[in-house]
Amino acid sequence: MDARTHASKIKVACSNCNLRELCMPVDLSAADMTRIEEVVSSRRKVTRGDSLFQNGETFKALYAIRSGFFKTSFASPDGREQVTGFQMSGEIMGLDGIVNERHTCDAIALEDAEVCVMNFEHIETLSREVSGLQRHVHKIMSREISRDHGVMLLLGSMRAEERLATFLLNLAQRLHARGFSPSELVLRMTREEIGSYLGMKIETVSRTFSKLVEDGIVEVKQRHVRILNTDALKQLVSVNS
Amino acid sequence: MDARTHASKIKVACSNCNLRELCMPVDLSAADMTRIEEVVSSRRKVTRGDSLFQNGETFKALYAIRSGFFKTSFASPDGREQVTGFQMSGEIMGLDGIVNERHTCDAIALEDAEVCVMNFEHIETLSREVSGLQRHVHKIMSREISRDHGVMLLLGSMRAEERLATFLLNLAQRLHARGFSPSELVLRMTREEIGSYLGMKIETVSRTFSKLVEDGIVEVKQRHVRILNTDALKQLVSVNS
DNA sequence: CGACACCTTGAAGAGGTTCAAGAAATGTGG
DNA sequence: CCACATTTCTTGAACCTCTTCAAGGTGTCG
Repeated sequence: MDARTHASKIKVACSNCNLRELCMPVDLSAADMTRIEEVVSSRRKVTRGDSLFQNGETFKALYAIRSGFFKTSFASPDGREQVTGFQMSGEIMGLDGIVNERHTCDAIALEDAEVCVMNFEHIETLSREVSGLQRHVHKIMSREISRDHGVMLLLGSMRAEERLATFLLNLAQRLHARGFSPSELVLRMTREEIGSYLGMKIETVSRTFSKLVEDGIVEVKQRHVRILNTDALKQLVSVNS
Repeated sequence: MDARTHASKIKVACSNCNLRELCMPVDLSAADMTRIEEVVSSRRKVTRGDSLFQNGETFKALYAIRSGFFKTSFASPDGREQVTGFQMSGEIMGLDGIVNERHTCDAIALEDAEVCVMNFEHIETLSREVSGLQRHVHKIMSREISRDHGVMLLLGSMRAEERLATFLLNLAQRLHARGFSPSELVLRMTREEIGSYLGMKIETVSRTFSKLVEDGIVEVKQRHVRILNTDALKQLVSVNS
């Protein structure tokens, strides 16, 4: 069954959404706010394991995550796969599809999720009129570029332990920004997906977790991770080799 | 001496620029074209080794390369450095600076260069009126995101030989698109910069070049590289391990 | 409860790094 | 324009990190 069948026209109210400051411009007049709500044409539920969009599909919309957790992954012609990111509530997906009007990666829900569908033509039309929205779209894209550069740094110059530490700190920080504990996290992805994202094999991911546990830096029970010593994690990253 | 002193107000004519189809939207009316030319407020020359902009500088403009060759590099707080890309004529730099109104990377000229300075406020104003420009800006940013995902794939899952092959094919293809030979290239960057970009040490870069030479795939004389067997290079990339 | 996916750990091996030295090219000052 | 200093590049040898291969453990879901 196509996940699209879950799509539904709804009366949305970004102004009431508690994710507003995460995915919307902040300083808007009430009038502009109302107009921007028009952009969110519908919501769509995606069941765990299903894709929100796939490589090759026609690009029509950006998606803001209301709830749930996604991975985006990018495949080379010869079947290699790279997880390019993990996305959580308030984050925007689909930006890569604009250039060729086709999505170039897959977005898979790692837990049941709901997204706001934002028709891109509509975004463009409206951001010609509401400069706050225009600026916001530019910033979102620019932020994605900066984020990717950070991942390139990680992949290009860090060793396994530093990569995993960076990853955990980043997840914790994002969860914290959403009101969750800054030290207690539940990984939504498998070790293999973490490995793909961090450029290491599943066994290395597992061993590196074990090492962090041995060193008393984190506690790990399956996908439940508790950070015992944030400073030690930070030091792992900053004291390069 | 600050390279900025080289800046000059000029009457530009994108419509006559032979790089037009590389950095400008294609299907514009003559009237719109004229308006877009207003965006290019000045040109700026950058001497080899100098920076066009640096991490931390206030972001004001995007830059289109008219001539010359750049690298962009990104440094972590602890001094690690990652080359995030090499840019040539017709390509746009500075997109990462939009989100925080500060540049987050350094752009260094690897040979004497000249860029068109495009004030970003001006771009935003104009792209609210000329939808072709708006769409173009979106596409440029989206392309950068897609490109970065490709680099992540390279860094995350390829071995040294595959990385170098991918790098050479990509350079050759971009140079070819600019009217140069698809098989003869002059590297503007050092082995170290290539290594930083590809996530490998300078010695590995050198050895990998030597291997490609041994195998009769390329000819290397310092920074002059001739691709003798493009298919073999492509196969190195696609026949993963 | 059994099948399946996911995770961990050990041992051997390979690819890449590090250290070291020298060669080649490039730049600089007299 | 040459001599010298400096940067860049190459190659060898030892080492180390991560991968590969293999096996067994743990958790989950019908």
